[in-house]
Amino acid sequence: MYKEYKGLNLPQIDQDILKFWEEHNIFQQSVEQRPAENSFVFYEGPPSANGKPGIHHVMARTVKDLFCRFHSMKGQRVERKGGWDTHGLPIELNVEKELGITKEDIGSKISVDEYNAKCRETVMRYKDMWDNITRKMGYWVDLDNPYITFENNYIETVWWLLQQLYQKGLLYKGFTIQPFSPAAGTGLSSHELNMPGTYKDIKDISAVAQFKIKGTADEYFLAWTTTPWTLPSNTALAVGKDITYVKVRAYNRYTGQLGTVILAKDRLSHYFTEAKPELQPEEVKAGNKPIPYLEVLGEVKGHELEGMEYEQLMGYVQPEKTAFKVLIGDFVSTDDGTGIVHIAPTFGADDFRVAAKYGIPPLLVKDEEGNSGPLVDRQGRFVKEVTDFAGRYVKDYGQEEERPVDADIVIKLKEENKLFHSEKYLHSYPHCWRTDRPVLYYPLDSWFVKATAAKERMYELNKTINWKPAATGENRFGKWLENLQDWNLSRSRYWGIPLPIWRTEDAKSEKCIGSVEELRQEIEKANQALGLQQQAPKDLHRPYIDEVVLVSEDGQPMKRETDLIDVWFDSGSMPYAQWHYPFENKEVFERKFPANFIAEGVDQTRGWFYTLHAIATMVFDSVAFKNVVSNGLVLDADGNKMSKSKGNVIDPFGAIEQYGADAVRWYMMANANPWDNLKFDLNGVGEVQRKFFGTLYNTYSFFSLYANIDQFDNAAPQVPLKTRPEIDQWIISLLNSLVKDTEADYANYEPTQAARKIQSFVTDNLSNWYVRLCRRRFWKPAQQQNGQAAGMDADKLAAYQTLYECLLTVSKLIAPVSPFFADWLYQNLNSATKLESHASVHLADFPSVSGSAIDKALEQRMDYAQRISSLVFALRKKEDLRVRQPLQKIMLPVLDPSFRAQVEQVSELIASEVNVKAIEYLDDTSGVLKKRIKPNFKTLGRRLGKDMKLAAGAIAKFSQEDIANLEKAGTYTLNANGNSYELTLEDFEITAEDIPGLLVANDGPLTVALDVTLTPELEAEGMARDIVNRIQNIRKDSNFEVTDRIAVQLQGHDALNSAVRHFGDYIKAETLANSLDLRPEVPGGQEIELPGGVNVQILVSRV
RNA sequence: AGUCUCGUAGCUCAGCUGGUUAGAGCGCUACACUGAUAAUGUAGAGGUCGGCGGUUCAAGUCCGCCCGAGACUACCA
Repeated sequence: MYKEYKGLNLPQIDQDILKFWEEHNIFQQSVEQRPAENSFVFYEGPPSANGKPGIHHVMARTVKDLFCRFHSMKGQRVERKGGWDTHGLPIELNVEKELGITKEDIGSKISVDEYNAKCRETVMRYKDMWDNITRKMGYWVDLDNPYITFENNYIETVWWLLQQLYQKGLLYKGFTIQPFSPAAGTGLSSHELNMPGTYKDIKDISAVAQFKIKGTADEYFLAWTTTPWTLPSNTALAVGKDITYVKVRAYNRYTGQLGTVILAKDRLSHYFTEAKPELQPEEVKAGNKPIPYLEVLGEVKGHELEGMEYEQLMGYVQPEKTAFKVLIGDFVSTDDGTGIVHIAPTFGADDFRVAAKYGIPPLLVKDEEGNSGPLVDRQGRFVKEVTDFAGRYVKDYGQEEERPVDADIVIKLKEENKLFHSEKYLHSYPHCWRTDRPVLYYPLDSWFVKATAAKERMYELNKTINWKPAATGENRFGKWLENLQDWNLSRSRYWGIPLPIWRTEDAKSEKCIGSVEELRQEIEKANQALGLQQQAPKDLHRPYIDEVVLVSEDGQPMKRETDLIDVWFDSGSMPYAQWHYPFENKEVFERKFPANFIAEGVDQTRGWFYTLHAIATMVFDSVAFKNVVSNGLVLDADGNKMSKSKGNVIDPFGAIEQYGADAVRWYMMANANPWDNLKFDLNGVGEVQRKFFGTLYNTYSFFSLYANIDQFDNAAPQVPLKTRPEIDQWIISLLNSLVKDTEADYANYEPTQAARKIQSFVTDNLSNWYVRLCRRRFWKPAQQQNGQAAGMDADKLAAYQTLYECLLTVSKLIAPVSPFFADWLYQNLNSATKLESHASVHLADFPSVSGSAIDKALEQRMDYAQRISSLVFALRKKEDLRVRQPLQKIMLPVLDPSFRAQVEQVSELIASEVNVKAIEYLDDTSGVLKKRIKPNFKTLGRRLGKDMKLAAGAIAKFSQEDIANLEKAGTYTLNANGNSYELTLEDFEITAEDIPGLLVANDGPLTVALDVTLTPELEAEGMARDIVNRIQNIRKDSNFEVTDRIAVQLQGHDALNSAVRHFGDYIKAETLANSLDLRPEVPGGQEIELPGGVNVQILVSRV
């Protein structure tokens, strides 16, 4: 027996199937039943259980899950090891918020030990919630043996990787310019800089300084800055290679001295008004306004300036090497300023980079301890070497002073004839989110991975990766690789993987530790050399690891570099660290590297995708993954980003509980490509539930209802396909085409294509055409057997077998996307027939295509049938002729013999669908067809070129006679613009447009005419059908069983007597009536309404 | 600011290597159907394919610029 249900309840199905999976270890079986040699390797990007799961996680995990399930069904072993990302700033911030502390308090109010313990505890806070959503959404991942990034084994592998990089010379210490908050005394991450409210508009004093060119009397470069306090640190100027500069003879507005200044031509009008050869110095004393100049002496391109030297602007500190040169910088623009950029390598990231490229040194001073530092200390004050301004804060840190230091610098420059111009300047400037004070870009010591060394290799390897969508890989990721910078690994934090590098005080020797065992040995060495009693810490985190002192070859103590590493390195290490490679699981790792498939959000392009790729390239000279799907964002129904503050966050649990996991999953996959942003609309989920799952459910209920009555168990031999009715062959052909397409789509990581094709098959073809047209095949013979399921003729058997096959196959096709409903459907079917031995659809194989079942000609003629039927319905509608009223015939113009052959094979089907007695074909010779001609633009366009327009006009004017002549001759000579062209029939599209005197409808090349003449015979039959319909309604209203026999008494009437006389047997057969009696009166009957305003009494009773 | 993605009906999306009346589903309106019925059919309303310019006989489709949404990177003299 097939199980029958009262209604579709997807959430209930979720629960039942979930229970079944768990009780029978279906997930485990689905993995283990496949051979390990045939692995499909998937890497799970670790989520952080520190935040709650959102609806976007359901999206990302649906993508992951469905391809894993697909490859499982394709016979591959797909192990999915889960993982947890446990380090990182968000966790630290969370802890600090809860404890009400800041970073400065760590070490004083709370020990590092306690702090880290708290982090460790917080990190799994929402693990239960994550486990729960994982389970409820049907995401199959092994959460029993996850990798966890804070575990020692994980850390040890990361250390090993770092040591590999170190040994290849890819790890170095340097300094870079990073956002730094002097008020808080800490560097800031870009994450912290992106917090709301950090950028504020502030007014600063901007200055255009005059840099005197070496060896000239009075020639200057003009460079603009909004941070005059960086001028003492200037060591270079940058110009744009292709920018045109002008040399301008002008007076200095403050000193009245004559000089030649150089600035970008485009910026001339910003600082100067007009040329005045007779200009006097008094005329330029005005404040901030542009001033006139004497003359332009000449023009010069940026690249001609390259390498020129100038005199230091403010000589407090001298550089170590040659400096004060003009460089080419690609970032130089003429949008504002002078087109010449002042370079202070210690206080700007661009500055630092371009200076390093040219070997220009930064300006540094040594403090008491001999450490080098910039001219501004970590509190944000000038160092003592900057004598005039020593000890003064460079930005507003709450100090009280007469004037900001910028103003005093400007005054000093003014006095020395080094200032060209100065004004207040409003711009947005980042502030520390914790102290609200301005951030400085400040040189900080950091450890770097020399990613630039592997840039080309990464680029090459990337080309072998299949990205979905391709553009993300080629453009977004490719561009990123092209402009790659070295990877800053250092983080001055507490909760993360410690950098395993120990150094002597003088930094002359250092060691990079690659394993716990190595650490032990080094500790032993140090204990001996230094007389210590240390042991390797049980926990590799801070603070324990910080206490470890190692010893250098020459006996010096070595201390650990206090930095932690970027958490992105944690996750990028996951292919190796999840197996604790190379310390354990060597074979496992080798089998599982690289991944066949990974998937995460696009935001991971430069995150996880990059770190996986970088580490794999640098350490293993390999890709880390071969296929990657980067999915888009999940937005709310209005296209806004979901955020807690907007209150538009969709609760994934609620959505799944209300609509069922499958409806949510299916909606997400079918609605838009995963890589496009998804506007998540719960109404859309409801629609999927109703339309797709509802239809599929209805189809199954229909099947189960009659299959149970007929006790169809699919045990009888399959009726050979070729002997089944045309429509069976057709749906099986479509089904096989669908299997083929779906498989290709899944294999190509195109879930949306697959889902849409399946959906269209189920709703349009299977349900709305096949089942609708075949309904009676399922119940009609059963009636003839007096309600007994005694037997099954070949036609009926074929119908059951066909529908069964379709449903079973569909259950497998949808299994990757909607695992619950698929399993429900599969089990309902298979547990009744027991034809397959699998307990679950997820243990079954993906259906294979029977190529011989695919018949494209058949698919085409059924398409004709559907479209012709649709045209006839439209005509009936226009003439107000109900479908139950049989009509004599339809007529089809035939211009193409193969069309006729095709339609003839489905003519019966069309006739019964649209209720006509015959189909006639009107061929050309009938002479009644009115034709329509169009040029074939594709063939003609290329040949005719410019004459195409004329030709199209001429062809449009063809008369019926012209068309006839053309068809007879087969060629046509077209003259246009003095050119002559020989055209053949290929160059035209001729269709039948009209049949004069008949009711006609068109759909593209298809034309249908309907004969609407009614004979008394036809009217009687129409009436009979209406009577059947009314009786059926009464049966249904009276809740009779579909197999109940009845007796009918009908009140006589002129309009229906003939119908009963001629079609009485038909009416009885259709309605399972043992008798149909015409009576003058029907006492106790009910009134029914028949066409033509005929109201009569009828009595239907069960016998 | 740069790079990338996207912009087609009220909504969600198709639209193949450019080819001549731009499609579907949902929603809306009307009618029909009723042995799948929270389904179905037919018809109607609804589009200057974000804007401007270019290439071409022909542009939703190719190119340039602009506008808008989003992501990432950077935050600047």
